[in-house]
Amino acid sequence: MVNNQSEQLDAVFHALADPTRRAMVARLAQAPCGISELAAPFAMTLAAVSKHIKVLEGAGLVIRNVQGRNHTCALDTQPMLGGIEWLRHYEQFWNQRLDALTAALIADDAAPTTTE
Amino acid sequence: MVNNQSEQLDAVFHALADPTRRAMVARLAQAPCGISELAAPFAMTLAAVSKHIKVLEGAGLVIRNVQGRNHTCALDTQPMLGGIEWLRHYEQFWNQRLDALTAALIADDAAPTTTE
DNA sequence: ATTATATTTAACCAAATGGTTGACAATTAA
DNA sequence: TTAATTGTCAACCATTTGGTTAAATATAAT
Repeated sequence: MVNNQSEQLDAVFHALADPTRRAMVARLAQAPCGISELAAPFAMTLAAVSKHIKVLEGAGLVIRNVQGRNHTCALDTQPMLGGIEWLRHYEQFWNQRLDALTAALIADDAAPTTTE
Repeated sequence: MVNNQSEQLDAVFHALADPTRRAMVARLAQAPCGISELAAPFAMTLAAVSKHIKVLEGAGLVIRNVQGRNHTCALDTQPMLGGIEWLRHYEQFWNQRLDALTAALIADDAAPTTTE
């Protein structure tokens, strides 16, 4: 499991940086389900799926409930809060600072240089 | 550069899954700055910093303006929008579905099993 | 012209990632 | 008990990652 705040962000962002895992999260957002069901849409072995699930679990995004030989996975979105919060901090940014301080830079980059 | 929507998410989430790069983004949110200045806080070589910046650039989060031998980096938060949007989709989730469908599962996991 | 500054590139390295196969473990069904 | 089902684990493999050092590039200063 993850220790501090930063590692939590590392883990969550890393977990979500993979399309397979994002698809799994999307699937689990509809309803909890078993491993095989979760694996079904993907053209990879169960072993590979198993690893993906463990990455999600490691980030705290998936909670597993073992009952007999069936593992049920459920989404826990709480760890995403940190990610949202981090990102949201910059959401206001592009309404303010970017335009003010950076627009010139970006334009500069595209425009022909005057002093060449 | 990144092609489709999914790869864009891959790139942004991956870029932000590293504490050094997040710190760089935070630094650039205050004001654009040069490579050396951006590198200063980190105990790593300029070459390593250069790679980090390229990852950020690849995700579209940093725009570089080369002027002579000085490279100025500026933050572009726009690519984060996709990430925010994706995450936000699940923000409403934990107010609804999680509690309803999953709470039992999670509790189940923590509680002692009755049929053992 | 020479030297100093700013930055990238190439080559390398160890560790992590994302996948495979094959064997194992645990549970359920015949 | 034997066989099928569900899923993990270990070993392996190629690629990527995050770092290094050393060399190269480009510009600016002397």
